[in-house]
Amino acid sequence: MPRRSFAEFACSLARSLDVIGDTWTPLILRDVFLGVDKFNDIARDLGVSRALLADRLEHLVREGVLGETVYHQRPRRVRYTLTDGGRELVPILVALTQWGDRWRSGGEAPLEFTHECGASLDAEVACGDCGRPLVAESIAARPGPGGRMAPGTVVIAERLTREGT
Amino acid sequence: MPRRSFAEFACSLARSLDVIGDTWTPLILRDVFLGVDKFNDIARDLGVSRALLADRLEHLVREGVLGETVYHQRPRRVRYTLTDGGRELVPILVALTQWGDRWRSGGEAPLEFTHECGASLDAEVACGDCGRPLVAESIAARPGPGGRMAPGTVVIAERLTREGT
DNA sequence: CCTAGCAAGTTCAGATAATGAACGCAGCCC
DNA sequence: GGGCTGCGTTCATTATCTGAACTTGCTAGG
Repeated sequence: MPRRSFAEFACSLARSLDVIGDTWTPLILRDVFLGVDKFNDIARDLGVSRALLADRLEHLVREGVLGETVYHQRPRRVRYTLTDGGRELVPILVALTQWGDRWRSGGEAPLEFTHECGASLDAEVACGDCGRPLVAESIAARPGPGGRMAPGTVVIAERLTREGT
Repeated sequence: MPRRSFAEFACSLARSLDVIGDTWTPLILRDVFLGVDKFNDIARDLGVSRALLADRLEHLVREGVLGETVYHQRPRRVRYTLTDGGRELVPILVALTQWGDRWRSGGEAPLEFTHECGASLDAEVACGDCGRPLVAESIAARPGPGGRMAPGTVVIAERLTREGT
């Protein structure tokens, strides 16, 4: 649970960060994706405090990123699963992992991924339209339909609006 | 600064999160990318506490994600810029923003991006080899050259090794 | 029946980090 | 000189994280 809610921010990045914007949450999601989906297993895998894990799992379920599969009633025992929304986060987490491979692990990947096409996976963010890999220089921003002046984008909104006129 | 350093984790995701794994850092990087690159501007834009911002900026510079361009000596005044490593994070942040557009903002993007190809940008994570968009189901994991048994991947390492044999 | 063990939390005291407001400080503008 | 700008720093308060122990409901073994 982030220290502050970004719900009122007119910014989808902030809203995403409300869900996965902390140190442990992405690791929890990765674990669930890799099949480490039970409370004790995740706690042991990550070495995270149980209180925090319980808190985060509840948050992720409430936010619709994780779902629960009951495998034992009374006492209720649950496997955590990725929802559709959660599954859409996986490629982003893989891309972030590979950024870490390149810039933090000296190119030596602790974990390698393979794609169903058979290749050792190199995840890249591409333009859905022209298909070319995205680089920062090729991207521009402008206010969208959901945009408005609100905390989190005060200065940005000013500038983009000014530039647009 | 996360509550705990993940440096000893044999996991590039954890190492990435050591750099950008908190609530404010990705927003700071987005601001710098969008040209909001001075201390006061970022502080005002995000409404973040100045102590935290100073801390994070220093951290990001130390980690090589941001650089400084001195625009005034004595007193030293600086614009923050993205390094090569930092620029490679931008597409990932855009992808995360658009995940938020889809799942948190009801499809109404507060901020829209355009690609140099002319299209309204739809950032997707694709396989660098076959070019198809990545979905969670098409990805498998196996231990890589940098892998070892260490905190953060205890259970995962066990399982992947067992499966591999 | 008794004891041990397991899985998934919960509780709690102490440590750490975040917040918001005020302060410092160097130079610039008039 | 006096006020302003820009970038921090300091500080008290509040919120969050940690690690260890505890709880609860059930199952397995003897």
